[in-house]
Amino acid sequence: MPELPEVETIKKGVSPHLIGQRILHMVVRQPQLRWPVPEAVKQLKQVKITAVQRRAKYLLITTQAGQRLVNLGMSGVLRIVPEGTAPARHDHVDMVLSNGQVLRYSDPRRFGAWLWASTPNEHKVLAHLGPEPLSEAFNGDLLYERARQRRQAVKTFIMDNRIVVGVGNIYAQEALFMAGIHPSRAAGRISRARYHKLAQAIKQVLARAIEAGGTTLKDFLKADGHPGYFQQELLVYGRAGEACVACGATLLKAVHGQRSTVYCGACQR
DNA sequence: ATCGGGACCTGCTTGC
DNA sequence: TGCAAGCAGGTCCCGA
Repeated sequence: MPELPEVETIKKGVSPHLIGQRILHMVVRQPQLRWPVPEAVKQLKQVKITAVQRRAKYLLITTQAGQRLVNLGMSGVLRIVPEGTAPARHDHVDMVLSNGQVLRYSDPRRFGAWLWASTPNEHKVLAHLGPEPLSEAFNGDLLYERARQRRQAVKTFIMDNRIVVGVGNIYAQEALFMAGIHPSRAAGRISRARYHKLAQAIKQVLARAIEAGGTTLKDFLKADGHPGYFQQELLVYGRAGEACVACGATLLKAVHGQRSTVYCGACQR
């Protein structure tokens, strides 16, 4: 998916078009997403949008009648288009707004989801999430404490939403490289000092990517249709076989939790 | 409790 | 040129 910086960029892009508007009605062309689109999402109409927020990689659209949760999965995109714009093949959901615009959801792989919480912020998928990576609640001490006795690879550890949210496959690789930590190292065998470095790297790479408007990957575009510019700053992601920017060694490839990982065998221990 | 793996789905790239 | 295999940003759920 869009990772956290992309979702944050999308939130910033779409929220000015949504807040204060009424939802006239919904158009659901393809209800079979990751889960079937709930009836409450399909049928709600004539309600005012009061807030647009992000929690982890969920976009939360709150109305007087309840809250929609949108997750973009691997290939989901949200755009603002004028009402009447012809839908393309994978344009599955439209939220038609009172200002003549449409929030349009497109998702070729359909790994994303539209969910419904009658009480805002109380959906099951939000219940067990760890802290936001850019908040003060997330730091090296938290990583160190939560890693005690754990033998899983540190890469899958930091990608676990119960530990910290919003660290996806791209930025996990980038942060581990920046911190000089080998992605396969057991989470429980990393010092507190190194976890401080890792937490700082996670914050730094995510903050920088948000500033740049996200990473442009294939079909990712911001809500206004313009690409993000972080891709040109990626140090290891997608660069297996190329030279390490720090030491010149050939970057290696591995697999963790069925996701590919690129790292430097010399810089990362 | 922790973990690794399977599942969901389409489209693009790679290699024979 | 054609076709099959491999790979892609996520994350819930299951069994060991």
